[in-house]
Amino acid sequence: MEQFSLFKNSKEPETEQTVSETPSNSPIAHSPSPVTCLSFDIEATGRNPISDSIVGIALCKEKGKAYYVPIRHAHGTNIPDALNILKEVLEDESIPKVGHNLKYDILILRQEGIHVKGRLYDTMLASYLLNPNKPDHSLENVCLEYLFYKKRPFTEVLGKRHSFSEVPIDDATQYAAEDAELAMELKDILFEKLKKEGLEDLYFNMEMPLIYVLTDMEEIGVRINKERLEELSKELDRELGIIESMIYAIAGESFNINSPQQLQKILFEKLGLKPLKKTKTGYSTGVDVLEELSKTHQLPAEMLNYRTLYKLKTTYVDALPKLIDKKTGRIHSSFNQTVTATGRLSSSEPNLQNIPIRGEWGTKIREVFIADKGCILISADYSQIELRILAHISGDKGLIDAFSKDIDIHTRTATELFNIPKESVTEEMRRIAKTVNFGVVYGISPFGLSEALNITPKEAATYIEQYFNKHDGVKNYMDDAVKMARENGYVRTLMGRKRPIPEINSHNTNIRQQAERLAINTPIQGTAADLIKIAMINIWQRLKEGNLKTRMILQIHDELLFEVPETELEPAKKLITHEMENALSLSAPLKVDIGWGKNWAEAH
DNA sequence: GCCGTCACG
DNA sequence: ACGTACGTGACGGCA
Repeated sequence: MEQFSLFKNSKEPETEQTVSETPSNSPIAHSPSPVTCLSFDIEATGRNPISDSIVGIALCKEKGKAYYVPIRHAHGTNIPDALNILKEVLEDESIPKVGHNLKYDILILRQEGIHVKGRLYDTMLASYLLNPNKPDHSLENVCLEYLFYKKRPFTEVLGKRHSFSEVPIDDATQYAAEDAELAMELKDILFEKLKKEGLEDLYFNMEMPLIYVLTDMEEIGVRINKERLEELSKELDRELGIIESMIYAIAGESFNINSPQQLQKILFEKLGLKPLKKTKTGYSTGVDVLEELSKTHQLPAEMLNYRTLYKLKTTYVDALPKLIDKKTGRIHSSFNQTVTATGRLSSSEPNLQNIPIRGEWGTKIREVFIADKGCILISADYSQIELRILAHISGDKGLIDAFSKDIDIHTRTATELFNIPKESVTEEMRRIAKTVNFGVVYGISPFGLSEALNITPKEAATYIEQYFNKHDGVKNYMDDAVKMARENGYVRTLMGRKRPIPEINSHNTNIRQQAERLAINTPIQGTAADLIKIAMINIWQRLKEGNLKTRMILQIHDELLFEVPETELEPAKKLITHEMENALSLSAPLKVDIGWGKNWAEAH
């Protein structure tokens, strides 16, 4: 799979270029050889690929001919040796595999000891690359859009039955075989469109290989200290009980603390506190408001405390143990590849990309994520990845200079904003500069910055003006990104990933300005997403080639977490750092911070 | 099923 | 006059 190296050092960075018009900075290696493809679709008992078992497999080699192979139907003829026969075909590296959401099928097959190999054509991922704004890339929807065909929905075939295995064999065959055939039909149509849009490089060399990386991550999962979570739950119970009675005492009555509606009545009617912000449905009781009100009253202060602990208890401490898989004893999150508009992954059931990190409870919860016996966790995260990417795509001299010298970027920005030497930068100034740097990446506006810093929009505008004075490259990038979006109706990342921005010419100022911020932010956030995907594929490949036992287990946007045998610690650290820092060659160097320990808190 | 809220990058 | 920072997922309340 040498094509992955194409992403590496493929071309000298073009500092003049702002938003890449041409889709990619790497040449197309070769179109895949049109060997006979096999389209397949797995029918299984449920929705959880790690534990569910297979019911049947649909196969299609050419349009008009599709088959259904019943494996474990409740009634009728099953074909006992089918899996063994199919294993050979599915594991044949020379036969490309076509399917819709292949990660799911591959995971189910792993349960049966079948390790799918070979080139992949996933029609769901094709649909995603063609338009990542779409909320639904189900086979139903993709068929509707590209084949103008309304598929019979799965729920209708299932009826009131509990499992696909109970569906009468004729119905099951009809349904399953059609799925396999539709994927085969979609493959050619979508591939042509990908080519036309300049997306086939991303498709074949990034999203398809990533499927194998993500299936491994999902299959391996992460180990959790269940007993410790149960202790933490009791501890939180006690604390919450105390705070709860305190809140009732201060309020002078008991009410449902978790109801924002009831809290509003207490705060703004009974206690007569000033409502500071509105929501669609009433007065806001969010963090910003409660923090402000805390200055004058004890109730909002206690509410903040309560909300923090309640959130941690319900969303993490109590939820995680329920998701430990009975077979593996570990937690197997889903890494979703077709959700975000920017190209990032998302994680669900559970979301392991938003595990708490801040505060004492953040540490306590991260300590629960532990390495297996004889193993260590390695955490490797990109330092300032988005600002480094901004430096590259904008070609801003000041930013590139700062990163080339590995200068603390927020302190550097503070010296520029306040016109002072770095020795004079205070904590407060650095905090402001940090917020400005974040704002720049988001498509800064005086109002947004003023909200974030709790200052007036006028003061915020002064900071922004001062920032652009020192960074005209960044200013030019922003103007170009918006211009590009207006002319084309979309923006692209450095690797050519597309995101349509249909609202860019809206007559509604708010909508249009929001679209402009997307045009600015998406190439940055999206390029960071592309970059870490390249690193993941290369690391996965090298671990495999080197027969290492080190396993990638989580991706958190700019961080990768690995479970590493103690004996592999040194080589793994070296390999990971090298592949992450050299995933792409940018005009601002990439920097990776690496840490390790027995649990995630220690590793970070 | 939507809303507000809040955990993360 | 309005109302905005970018990207997610999960929880409880409420209609």
